[in-house]
Order: sequence, then C-alpha cells, then structure tokens
Amino acid sequence: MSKCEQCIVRQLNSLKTLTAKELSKISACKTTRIIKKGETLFDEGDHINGVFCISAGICKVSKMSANGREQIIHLVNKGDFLGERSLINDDVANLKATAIHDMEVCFIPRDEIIDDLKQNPEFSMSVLKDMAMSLKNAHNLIVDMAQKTVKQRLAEMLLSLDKKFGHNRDSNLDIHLSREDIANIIGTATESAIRLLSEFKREEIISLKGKNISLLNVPKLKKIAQGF
Amino acid sequence: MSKCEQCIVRQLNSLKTLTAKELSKISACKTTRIIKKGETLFDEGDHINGVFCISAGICKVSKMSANGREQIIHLVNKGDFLGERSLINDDVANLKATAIHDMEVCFIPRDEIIDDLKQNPEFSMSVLKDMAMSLKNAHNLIVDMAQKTVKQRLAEMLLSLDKKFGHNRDSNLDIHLSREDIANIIGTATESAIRLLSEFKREEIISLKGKNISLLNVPKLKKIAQGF
DNA sequence: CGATTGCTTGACCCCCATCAATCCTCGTGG
DNA sequence: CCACGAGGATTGATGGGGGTCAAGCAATCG
Repeated sequence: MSKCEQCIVRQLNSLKTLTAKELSKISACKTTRIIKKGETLFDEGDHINGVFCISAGICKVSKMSANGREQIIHLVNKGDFLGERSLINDDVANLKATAIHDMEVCFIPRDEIIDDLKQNPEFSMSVLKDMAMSLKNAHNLIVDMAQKTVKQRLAEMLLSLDKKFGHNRDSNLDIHLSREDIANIIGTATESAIRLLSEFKREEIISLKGKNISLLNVPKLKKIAQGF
Repeated sequence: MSKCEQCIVRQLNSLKTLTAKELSKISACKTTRIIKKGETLFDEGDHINGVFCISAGICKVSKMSANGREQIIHLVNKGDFLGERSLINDDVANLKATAIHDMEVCFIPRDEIIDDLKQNPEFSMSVLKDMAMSLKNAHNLIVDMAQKTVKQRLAEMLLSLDKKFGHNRDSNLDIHLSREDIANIIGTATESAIRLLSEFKREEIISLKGKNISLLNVPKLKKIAQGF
C-alpha cells in the first residue's frame, strides 16, 4: 500500500501541516478503498468514525429533502477531506457522498485525527480555516438559492464547474454530470435544467455533445449569472 | 466596565473553556458597545479585526444578493459569537450584522483570540465544534431553500423562532420581526410572506397582533413544514 | 397633524414543477 | 454483429406558486 508521505494530494489539504512523525503514524493506520462511479461512500445517518481523504476522483455530497428529491450541496475534488464535520461534532453523517467518477479514497480512523487536532495547533488551525471557508461558501449558496432564478444558478454553476474542475483542449468540462445531477445542484426539476441547457445551446453560449459541455461564451454566462 | 469573569453569557459559548488567566487577559482588553435596534454592527467588506460576543439583544446576519434584496442567513442570540469566520480566514466580513433588538456587545481584538486559539487546544476545539455545527445548519438550510415551498419554509421558521427565542405567558414569540425581515429569512417577497401569514391566521394556526405572533397549533405547523 | 414608513389586499402574469410522450444511447445477450 | 430493453435525454402541454405593480390602510414620529 502506498504511503501518505509520497502522496501528492497531501499537499492540497491540512495534512501538509503535520510533522513527518505524525504523518507516518497516519500512514500506518489508514486504509485505502476504491469507489466506483455511482457507489456511495457513506449515507445520511452513518457512523463514519473517521475522515476520508480523496486521492483520486470526484464525488457529490448531497442530502435528501422531505419531498424525496436529492439536493447536491457541493462537489468534492481530489485532495479534499470528507467527513470532518461529523468527526468534530461526534455526530452521524448529515450528508451522503456518492462517487461521480471512479474514486480512490483513504480512510483515517477517528482517534488518530483527534489526537493530532489536540496536539498540533497548526493542524487544528488549518482544519479550522477549511471549515471557515466551507461556511462562507455555504452562506453564499444560501443567498443564491433563495434569491436567484434557476437560469442564473445554472449559469453560475457552469462557471464554477469550469473553475473548480477545469476543461480539456477542446474546452470540454473535465467533469461529467448527468442532467439529473445538474438539476440537483441548482435545485430544480431535471426537465427545467435540460430546457435551459438547450436554450444556452441555441444561443451559442455553450455546446453540448452527450455529457460533454463546453463553455463558448464565458462573459455572457457571467452576465446571466448576475441577472442580465 | 464589567468583567468577563462575572458575565453570565460566558457560560454559553467557547469562552467557558478558557482558563481564569486567559479570561482576565481578554477582559482587560475588550471593549463594550451598545447597538440600537436597526443599527449595523458591521457590513459586508468591513475589516472586523476581532470577534464580537453578544451579551444582550438579538441581531440578524444577512447578505445582499445581486438583485438588491437582502437575504437573512441566521439570527444571533445573546451568548453567541459574531465574526469568527472572518477572523479565522483573515478575511473581510462576508455578511452584514444588524441589530433587531437593542444590543450590548463586547469586542475582543484579533490577536488576543488568535493567541488563545493557538495555545489552548480545548478552546480551539470548542470553536471548531461551533463552526462545524454552523456548517451543518447551513447545509440543512441550503436543502430547505432549494427544495421547500415558501409556505413550508414559513412554517419551519416560525417553529424555529419559538425554539430559539421562546415565548411569553401569552405564547407571543419573544422576538419581534418586521414583515420584511420575515420575508428575507424565508427568501420571498414581503407580500408573499404577508399573504401566507394571513392564511395561517385565517386557519387559526397562529394569531397576529401587530408584531406579536403566537403559535396556536404547533402540530399543524410541523405538518405544513413537512409538506402536508 | 401631515408625512413617512410599514402593513394588507387585489390583479396580473411569468417562471417553473409536473405529467406525458418520444427519442436517443448504450450495455447485454442471443 | 445485431436486436432489444432500460435508463437517460428531450420536447410539448398545462396549471399553480409566487414575483411584481399598484392602491388603499394603519401606525409611528417629528
């Protein structure tokens, strides 16, 4: 099994603040799992008892609403942590994590992380910063959900997908989402999302080839997201 | 000026984990302000450079959306902190805080808190827990905003106001919000909120006397919030 | 006691949820 | 290699929720 010390994604998250000693301790007790596209990493109500560190792949983090529809809260890229919230509050999972592309994740058991949090102020400060940043993002999302139209939210989502996950030479977004997932991110019905995507396509703001989406007119998208 | 050591609200937040020494240091450098109803404590973009501890009163925490409407993210009661997010990320304020009832707040300058965060693991763990809990609440709010109807959100809000701020002998809610604030919490137009309040009144689920609201039929409200 | 602000109700219309039908795509097995 | 079935994608039709404008009404304040 590969070691944390040699893992590239370690540089991307709070683990970078750990000492060599702390890191090798974690490396010794971590376990690695492969999660195929569509499989769930954990579900609402699960006792996670640790945190996951995504070493490859992308997953969606979502929650079921009372009316039975899934709301995607955010998308998690490689290098990110998953499950810290539950760990810190000693709580069951509030959200569900499902692989969108095939993933490789490392699981670090609870006690190991808690020890480091209590003993390494730099590490706990870094986790605190991550959490604070997540909170800011969540607050901004609340405002968008409450105040923006579906069209605005779709435009904004496309821009943020491009920013977070990038695109290839043909300017196709590197992330592949189903129409349903797109709808569940912006909080609308699948048909509404599809309709707006076609509208964007007709107006040559984006192009659609199967699951490939490419942004043809970013400035226009930005204007739409702002409400014009 | 009164001292933190004798302040009752200290027991309600993370300050309770501080040692006597740390607390008296904070007590020595804090400043106290009175904020009248309607006045703002800080605005989006402000450099706060510290945290506020609410010793009395209630305030709303909100953000302007692109279309010029205010979205209230949450309400803050006495005993809560304000501004930790900005402090931890070394960022300007992302939100605006406005007094809803007259307030007394204590301001603790940045460096003082940062020192304690780095040196007292119990304190930083407590702040981390608060932040994690806020994040959970924010996530749940995102789902509600995206998936529930305005009617459901109004019912839910009334229940949570009752839970968080309580009510007096006549079962009138202790918190007094304008119709506009109510609308800005649930993310709708003022007229829509008013219309639904009248509907609840007609069905004798609540009663309205000026700014006094009392919940007459809590079970019914819970059903409405769940979508029946 | 004007005047300003907040509250309430009516009218109108558009966005979007929902239901339904069709088309497309892709994996599977014959 | 093709047929076929199943799930996803697309488009149409329809109705209701809720945003917006406008006009009275109540209340608060200098």
